[in-house]
Amino acid sequence: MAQLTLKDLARKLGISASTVSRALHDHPDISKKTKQLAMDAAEKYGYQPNPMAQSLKKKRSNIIGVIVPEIRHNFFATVISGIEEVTYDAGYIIMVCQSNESLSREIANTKALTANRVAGLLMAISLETTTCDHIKNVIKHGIPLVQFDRVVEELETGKVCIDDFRAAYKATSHLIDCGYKRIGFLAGREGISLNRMRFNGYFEALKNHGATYYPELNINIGGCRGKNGRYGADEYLKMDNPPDAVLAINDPVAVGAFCRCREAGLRIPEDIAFAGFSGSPESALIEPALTTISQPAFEMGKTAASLLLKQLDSKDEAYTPKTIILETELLIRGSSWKRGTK
Amino acid sequence: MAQLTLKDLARKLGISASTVSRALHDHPDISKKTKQLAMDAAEKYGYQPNPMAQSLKKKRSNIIGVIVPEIRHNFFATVISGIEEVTYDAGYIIMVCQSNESLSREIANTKALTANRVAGLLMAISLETTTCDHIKNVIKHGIPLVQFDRVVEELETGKVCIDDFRAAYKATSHLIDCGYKRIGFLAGREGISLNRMRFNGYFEALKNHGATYYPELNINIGGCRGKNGRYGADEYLKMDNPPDAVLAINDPVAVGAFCRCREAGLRIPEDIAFAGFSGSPESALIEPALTTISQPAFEMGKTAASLLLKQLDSKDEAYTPKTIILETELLIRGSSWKRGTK
DNA sequence: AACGACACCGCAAACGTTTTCGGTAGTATT
DNA sequence: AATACTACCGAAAACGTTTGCGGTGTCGTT
Repeated sequence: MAQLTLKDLARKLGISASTVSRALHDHPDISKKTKQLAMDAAEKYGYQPNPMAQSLKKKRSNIIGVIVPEIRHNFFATVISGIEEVTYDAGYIIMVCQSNESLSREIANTKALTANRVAGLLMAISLETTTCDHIKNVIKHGIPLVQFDRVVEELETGKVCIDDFRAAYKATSHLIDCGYKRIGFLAGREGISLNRMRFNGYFEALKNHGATYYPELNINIGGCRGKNGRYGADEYLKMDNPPDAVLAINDPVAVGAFCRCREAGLRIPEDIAFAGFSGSPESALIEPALTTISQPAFEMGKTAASLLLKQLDSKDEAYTPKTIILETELLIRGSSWKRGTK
Repeated sequence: MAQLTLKDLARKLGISASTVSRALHDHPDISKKTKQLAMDAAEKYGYQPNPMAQSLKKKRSNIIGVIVPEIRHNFFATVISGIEEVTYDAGYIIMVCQSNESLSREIANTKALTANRVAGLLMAISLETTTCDHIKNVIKHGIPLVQFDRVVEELETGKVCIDDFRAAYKATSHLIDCGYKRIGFLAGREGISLNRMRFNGYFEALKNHGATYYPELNINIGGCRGKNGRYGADEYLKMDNPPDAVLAINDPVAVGAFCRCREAGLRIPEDIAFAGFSGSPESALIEPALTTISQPAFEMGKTAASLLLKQLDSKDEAYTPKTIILETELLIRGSSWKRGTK
C-alpha cells in the first residue's frame, strides 16, 4: 500500500540508508558487493525513490513544464506529442498547461510551474503576450527555457521555430504567381512576433513583386481558431471589393474562412483562393485541398525537448542558448490554382 | 533568485515558521492580527509554498495524472483540454502521459505517475490493455482513479463514457434503414471493452433488423488511426463482394477508409457509405461530410475531472465510484444517404 | 611499531513544509 | 488564592531523500 522507502530497504538489508542511497547511485565509496545487494533488493521489493523528497533535496525535479496556447490545436497537440516522446526516453515527465491564449492565464501557468520546481520549461506564448516579465522571472529562477513556434525574440533563450518571414513570403509569392491581385491577410492580434514576421513576409512579397497592398484586406480577426477565420470571411463578404486570395495565419483560420466563403456560394479557387500554415490533417481533407506551409510539428516538439535536455545536462557550465530554424515546405494544392488554367 | 521560504518569511516577521504556516492556513489557533500580518507579508514578498515539501509532508501532491493513448488524436486532445479546464480551477495541475497504444508504455506511465505521488489519475486505456494489474496497483496505492472513454468494466473505479452499444446500434440501424445490405465494421484489436461494445451494438442491430452479418466484413485493422482505416479499405477493395456501407470505430479510421475508397474511384455514398465515431472536426470537412456519432469530448474531460475531484474531497469517507454515461447524437450527413434518393 | 593510505560505511544535518505537543499568558471561576 | 479555562504561539519531530564529514578496519610502508 504505502510505498517502500529507502529506510525500509536499508532496514531489510541491515545497512544504513545513506549506504543504500549511494549504492543505488553507483557511488565509488561503496563496494561492488554492497551495490549488488542493494540493487537486487531494490529490484526485488520494487523500490521506487520518492521524487518529491529527491526534488526537495536537490531543489530540482524530474518534471518538464510545457505551456501551449491550446492543447486542442492539432499543431500544438502534435508538438506536445513530440516533446513527450523525447522527454519520456530521458526519464522526465511533462506537466502540460494551456494558456487559452490569455496572458493572465499564462502568467498563472508559469507561476504554477516554477512553484513546482520544474527542471525546465518549454513554451509557446499566447496571442496576448506582449509583456514578458513572467518569462524573465522564470529565467531569473534559473530554470532553463526553450521557446518554440511563437517565440519572443528579445529573450535570450533556446528557440525552435520556422522562418516565418520566408514562409509567408514564399506563400504570397506563389499566390501572386498564380495571378491573384487582391491578396488578403488574416491574423490574430498583432502583438506577437510570429504574426509580425508572417505579415512582413506577406508585405515584402507584395512589394517586391509589384503587387498592391490593400490595408483593408489585412484583418485582425482576434484569434486563430476556425471561428476567427469565419469572422474574417464575413468581413470580406461584406466588401464591395473582396480579396481574390487570402493568406491565413494558420490552417484552422484558413479552413474556417474557406468554409464560410463556400457557404456563401463562392467557388474556390475561382472566386477566392486560400493558403494557410501548418499542414494540418484537415488541410488535406477539404475540397479542394488547402495550399499550406507544412510545419514539422512533431519534429519541432522533439527538437525543442532535445535542446532543453542538452541545456539541462550542461547546466553548470555557461550555456549560450541556441536558435534552431526548422525547414518548411509550401504544399501547393487545389485551393490556389494558376488563374485561367481551370 | 531562490524562492522565498516559510522560514525566511517567519524571520522577517519575527515569529516562528509554524505560526506563519498556520496563519496562512487560517488555523483557529492564530489571532486575527497575526493572520493578517502573515498574509500581507506573503503577498508582499510573493511567497509561494514549495509544493514538493508540502507533498512530501502530506504524502499527496497537487498533481493529477492523465494517461491517454495518443495526445494527437483530436478526441483525446479535446478531453485533455476539458480536464485541464476544471483541474486548473481547482488548483491542480496535470501531468500528461501517452501510452502510444502500447501496454508496456502504459505500465511505465502508471509507475511514473504513482512514483510522483499524483493525487489522482485519469486514464483511457490503450488498445493493448487486456491485463490490468498495473491499474489495480494504482488503486492499491490508494490513488483515486477515474477512467474515461475506453474503460475496463470490471474495475471498481469512477467511469465516464458513452453508451457504446446503443450508439453503434443506432448508427447501424440508420445504415440499414438507408437500404445498405452488406455493412462492414472496422476496428482495432478486440481486447478492449469499447470495441466489443460497439461491435455488439453493430451485431445486434443487424440481427434485430433481419440484416446479415458477414464475418469477412468485420476486419481487425490493428489500430485506430487514419492509416488503419486505409488498410481496412484496401482489404475491402480486394474483395469480390465488398461492403456497401461501413461502420468505423472512430472518425480517423472512417476518414482514412473514406479517402482510400475515393482514391480507388468509388463514389460516396452511392458505391459505399460510411459512418464513424467522434464528431471530430475533419468529419465535417470532407465531402460528403461524414455521418458520425458525436461524442462530447470536452464534456467528457470536464466530467471525468469533476468526478475525480469529488472523489478526492470525500477521500476519507467510503466512496463508491460512480459511472457517468454521457449523451451522444447521431449526426446524419452526406456519407450515408438513403439508397435511391440521390 | 608506528604511520599513512585506502576502502568502505554510518551519523546527522539539511531540503521546506505540516502538525503534535506543550507552554505561557491572561481572564474567569470557585 | 487556587483552579480552570481560553487564546495564542513556539519547539521539535516528521516526511524520504542526499551528502559532508567522520569513523573503522585493513593493508603496505618505513
